[in-house]
Formats: sequence, C-alpha cells, structure tokens
Amino acid sequence: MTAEEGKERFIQSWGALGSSWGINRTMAQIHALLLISSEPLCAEDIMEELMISRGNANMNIRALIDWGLVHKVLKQGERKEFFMAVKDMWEVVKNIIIQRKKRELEPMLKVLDEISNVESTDEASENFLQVIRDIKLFSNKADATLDSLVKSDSNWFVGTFMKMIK
Amino acid sequence: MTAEEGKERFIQSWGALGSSWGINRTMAQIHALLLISSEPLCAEDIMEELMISRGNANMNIRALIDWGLVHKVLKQGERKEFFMAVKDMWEVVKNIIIQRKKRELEPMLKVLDEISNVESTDEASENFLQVIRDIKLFSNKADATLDSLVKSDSNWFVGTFMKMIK
DNA sequence: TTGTTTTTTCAGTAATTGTTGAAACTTCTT
DNA sequence: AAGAAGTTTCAACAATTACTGAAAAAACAA
Repeated sequence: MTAEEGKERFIQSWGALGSSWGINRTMAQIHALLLISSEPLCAEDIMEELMISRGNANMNIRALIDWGLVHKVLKQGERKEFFMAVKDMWEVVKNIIIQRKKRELEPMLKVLDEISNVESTDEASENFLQVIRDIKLFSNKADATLDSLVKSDSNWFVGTFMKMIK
Repeated sequence: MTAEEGKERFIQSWGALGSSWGINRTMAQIHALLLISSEPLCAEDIMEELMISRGNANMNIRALIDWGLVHKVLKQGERKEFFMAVKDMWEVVKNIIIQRKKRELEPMLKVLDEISNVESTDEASENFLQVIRDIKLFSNKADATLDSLVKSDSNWFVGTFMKMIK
C-alpha cells in the first residue's frame, strides 16, 4: 500500500466511523484529512481533495471548529484562512466528550428530572417511576465520571487506568 | 405532569437521544417503551402505542434483541411472542459497549493496522504515519479499557470509580 | 394435511439528512 | 469608494435512511 492509498483508506474509514456515531460523513472526512496533513489546508484544498462544494466545505469546517477539533490558522501574507486539526488524540476525545455531554447527556438529565415529578397513582406508573429513577441515578454517575475524566490528563488514561481496574 | 404525559415525554426523548447516536429513532422508542412497561408487550401493543407498522416493529424488535437490550418472553397459553427490556442500566450500557466495540472500534483497529504498513517516503507521509500510530496507540488503550470496564461489575462503576480518579 | 395465527421479508414509497451553487455579505486593498 | 478576494448563507436538489403494507414463510393446532 502506498502512502497515497493509505491516506485515502483512512479518510474513508474515518468518515464511515463518524457516520455510525451521528456525525456526518463529510465532517468526519474533513477531520481525517486535516489530521493527516502536515500543513494547514485552506478551503480550496479541502474542496479539491474531497471533491465537495464550497458551501459544504465551509459548513463542515465551521462545525469542526465549533467542536474544538480544528483551529483556524492565519498565514502571514495570505488573506485566506487555513485550518489545522488538533492532533493530540486525548484532546480530540476530550473535546468530543465535552460537546456530547453538553448537547445530549445534560438535556436528558433535565428531562429525567422533570419526569420524575409525576405522581405515582397505580402499579404501572410506580414501575415507570422506578425505571426513571434508575436511569437518573446512572446518568448522574456517568455525568460526574465524565467530568472527572475530562479533568484528568492524558497520562492518566494511557498509563494508570488499566492497572487500577484490572 | 401525569404519568401518561411523562411516559410520552420519555419515549420521545429517548428516541431523540438514540438519533444523535446513530441509532434509529423507532428502535430507541421501542426500547424506551419496553423499559418503562411493567409487563412484557407483544408486537401489536408496540405497533399501537407508537403508531408504527408491523414490519417496522418487527425489524426493530429483532435489532434490539440482537443488541442484547430486549428479551423474548413466552407467556404460557399464548401463541404470540412478548418482549421485555433489560432494565438494569449497567447491563444495558455494557451491551451497547460490547456491540459498538465489535462493530466499530475493532474494524477501525484493523484498518489502522493495515495502513500503518505503508512505507514512509517523504516528510508528508512521515507525518501521516505518525498520526496513524498515535491513533492506533490510543485506540488500543481504549479497546483494552472497554474490555476491563465490561468485565467489571456495576458496583464498581457506581461506587468506586469516582473516588479513584478524584 | 389443512386451516389459522404469527412472524418475516422486501419492493416501493416517504421522510430525513446532506450537498450544491450562486447570490449576498464581509474584509481587505488601492 | 470601488474592486478584488474570501466567506457565509440558503433554497433547490440529491442521496440516504427509514417505514409501510402486502405477500411469503413459519409455527402451530385440529
């Protein structure tokens, strides 16, 4: 396999992985492309490499910046913007956790709180409340755990965690 | 909020949550419905409650069984099948981890292995290889960590983990 | 074996989600 | 201020994904 084929393969796989996690294919592919690029790329580079339109490129680049996975880079003497991916994997995963927690886990916790105020009348609604309480308990633990995880450093994950739980 | 409204709310939210994680809305809604039901339900119950077709119900119930999130229950004297969700949240999350690891993480590890065999010719492909190696290292750690997590028990998660990493 | 009930499959269709491309906007330069 | 370079927006369109409903298959009963 040549380097060129390897890159192509990686971009495709990363795109497919994104897809199955609710991240659109193109956004994941742009991320992959920037990850493996040694130089910051501009919108045109990305459009050309992935054969996508300007609008598509722009929207997905903004989304990546929004997720904290890509940074804007200004080259002196150049007017246009260049983009560079955060390459530290721990940083990448941390940012994804932070964003998804905020966008998905926290709203769910809010809903669970609201729901757990229903008055239990019969056996069926008693069961309902019990399930909601369990999920709430579990979600709160997960929330707290993710907070700690995000605060801890890469070394901790790569080095210590496995010994602790083995 | 009445119990009925609460249930409705929960089913909708769980469906939306599923959506943003690459799980189809209906599958997540069926899961929600079974979670909060005190009795096992049959296909017709589910079709009626969620206003979906028989085909849709059937396919998504099978998928839930496939993921280990729902079990088939046979009531004596009844010919048709009934379904019951696994209600222990730890068990639910564990099964989801097992499945997604198998379906997504492991194939990605395979791809990374293949890719990391490209010969490095120039500076650009050297950078490429370095990124791939980093991702591989990180993914292997994640893989091992998830294995341990799945082997550990609920109590560990709910009780001990947070103290350890604080 | 034949009829009845239940489950499964899948081609066609519907709904959702993602993409394009051109116009509007912004920023910079002279 | 006018033009050039670059960025953003979004209505129309395309691609993908999900759902339906009816027919086939399977499971069971008499």
